[in-house]
Amino acid sequence: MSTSEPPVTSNFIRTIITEDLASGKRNQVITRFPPEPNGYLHIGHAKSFSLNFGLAEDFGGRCHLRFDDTNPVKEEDEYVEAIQADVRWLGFDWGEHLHFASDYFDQLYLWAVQLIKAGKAYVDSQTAEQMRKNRGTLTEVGIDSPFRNRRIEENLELFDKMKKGDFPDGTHILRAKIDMSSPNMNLRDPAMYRILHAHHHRTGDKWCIYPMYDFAHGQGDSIEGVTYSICTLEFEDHRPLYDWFIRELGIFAPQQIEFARLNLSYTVMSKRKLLQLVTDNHVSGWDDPRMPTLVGMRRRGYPPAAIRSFCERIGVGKGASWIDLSVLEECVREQLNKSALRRQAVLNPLKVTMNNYPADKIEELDVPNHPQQPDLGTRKLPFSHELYIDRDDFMEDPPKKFFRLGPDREVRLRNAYIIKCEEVIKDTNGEVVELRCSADLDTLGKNPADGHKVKGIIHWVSAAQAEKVEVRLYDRLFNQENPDKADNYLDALNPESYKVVSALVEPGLLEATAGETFQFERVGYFTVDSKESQPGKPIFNRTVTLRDTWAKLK
RNA sequence: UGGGGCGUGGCCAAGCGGUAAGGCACCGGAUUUUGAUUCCGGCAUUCCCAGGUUCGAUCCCUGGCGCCCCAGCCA
Repeated sequence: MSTSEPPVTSNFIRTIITEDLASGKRNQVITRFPPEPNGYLHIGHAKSFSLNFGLAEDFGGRCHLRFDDTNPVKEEDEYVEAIQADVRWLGFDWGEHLHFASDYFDQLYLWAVQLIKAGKAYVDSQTAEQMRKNRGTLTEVGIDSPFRNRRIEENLELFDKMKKGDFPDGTHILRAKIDMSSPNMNLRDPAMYRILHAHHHRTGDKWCIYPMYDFAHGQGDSIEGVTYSICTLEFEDHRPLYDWFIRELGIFAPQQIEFARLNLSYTVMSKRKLLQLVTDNHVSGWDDPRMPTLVGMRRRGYPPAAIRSFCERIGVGKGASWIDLSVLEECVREQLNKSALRRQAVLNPLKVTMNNYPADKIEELDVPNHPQQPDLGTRKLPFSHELYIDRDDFMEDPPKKFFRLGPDREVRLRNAYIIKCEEVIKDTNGEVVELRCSADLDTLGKNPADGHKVKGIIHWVSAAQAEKVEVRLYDRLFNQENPDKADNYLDALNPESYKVVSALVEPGLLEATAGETFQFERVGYFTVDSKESQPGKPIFNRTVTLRDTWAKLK
């Protein structure tokens, strides 16, 4: 153990695996990530597949990527491509093990027939409505279907006709014969196959009956030799059923283990809601930088390492937990701080004129790309008598703790001189439109000769050389910690989650290319939008702000 | 009120009978031409509550209380 990697904190799944390996119950670790291709992956999925791939990696096993495509009416190819790209983006590799539940449709059909022959499954011809009624409630047992005791031959014949397409959707269904009085609703003769005359993205029109999740998932795991089938808590009640099918079929038995799904404050995670945000145009698409989707985060500028680190940090448990968004943001800053080149950009410009600096002089200052990493080199930054600073860095009547610019106050221009504000120019409305300052020309790269301290440092840009670019300021999509707490989660939408400003940036930034991330000093991290930027005309997305203790003081 | 789970500091989370890891947040202080970063230091006599077993319990037992999930021909 000579690596500098932080120690991985253990979790209950790791403990189970370690024990199984030690006792000989298992001799290898095979996991799988089983997304349904009916939407884009979000940060919650990242927690799941980081866990699955991470476990496989740590125990020298492997992790499969298997699409759970048993419901043709909701699934599309567009999503299977995107999902693979997302998983790869995070750096995981399933090798040869790309699978689809639909790869097993033939086998599943045979197994269904096997169960019918064993008297463990039957064709029910009740309507969905009748089935629902007869299922009982949480406190009342269910009632056997009048079709429950059909002869095996009849079941076989009916199921065959279902397969052939002789019946319309919804007229018959294959159910497992278990126990209508079970306190576990999942065991009250669960559906195995339904009739769906729908085109499947992979099997086309070959089938008009499709297996239910419960009759496909465990078997897929079994076929692939998955040893640990890790899923979320809501499937805990399905485990007895998962085990029942495996046992009745007499096939290899994987172990299902459930963990708590991720809840992130100020965001929603349900696919239904994310889809609605997209279709109702509350966001610009699945890859809107405000979306908790992986494509959204990528476009926002979140490095994959930040997401992995986040998944590592939050741990794995069985209690419903809420992680604060700030934890994710902190992971993003942690990564970006190390590598992002520093630049100067003014988002809300206020003109500053230097009284004592020659109007025709332009200095090319050498400034570091990263103060802590000299290896990252330096760049030239033009300085002249006319600059722009951020309006937030000037106050006409500053409070005691404000150590930026104000009338008669001194401040250091980042990477340049110390200046003093000598005159405040206002327009007819009384708004400050310009500051006249004097520069101490003997303070470039050094402190004032008389030794007095200047605490404030502000960023700036030289007026003549500055370039105007579009900057998109993104903030949390929702105002409330838990948007679901609102009557309608859409009411919790943050109207200020997206603002566009025209910023003035140092000239070199025009050459920035899609996906590049910079730190605009004292402001935040910004990434060149990969979708709408043009060559020589970058659009910057605010990835995350810098921590701002002054903002907290205010 | 049937069944399945969960309850460790503000938020996560280790611990699995031997006297409360770690991260984030927070509070101090140092360094700093980013009020950033970095660096030091602080931060649960206590593990939902009440009993019990034990020399000793967050860990075992009993009883409460609280929270989450389940009645799709979705996954």
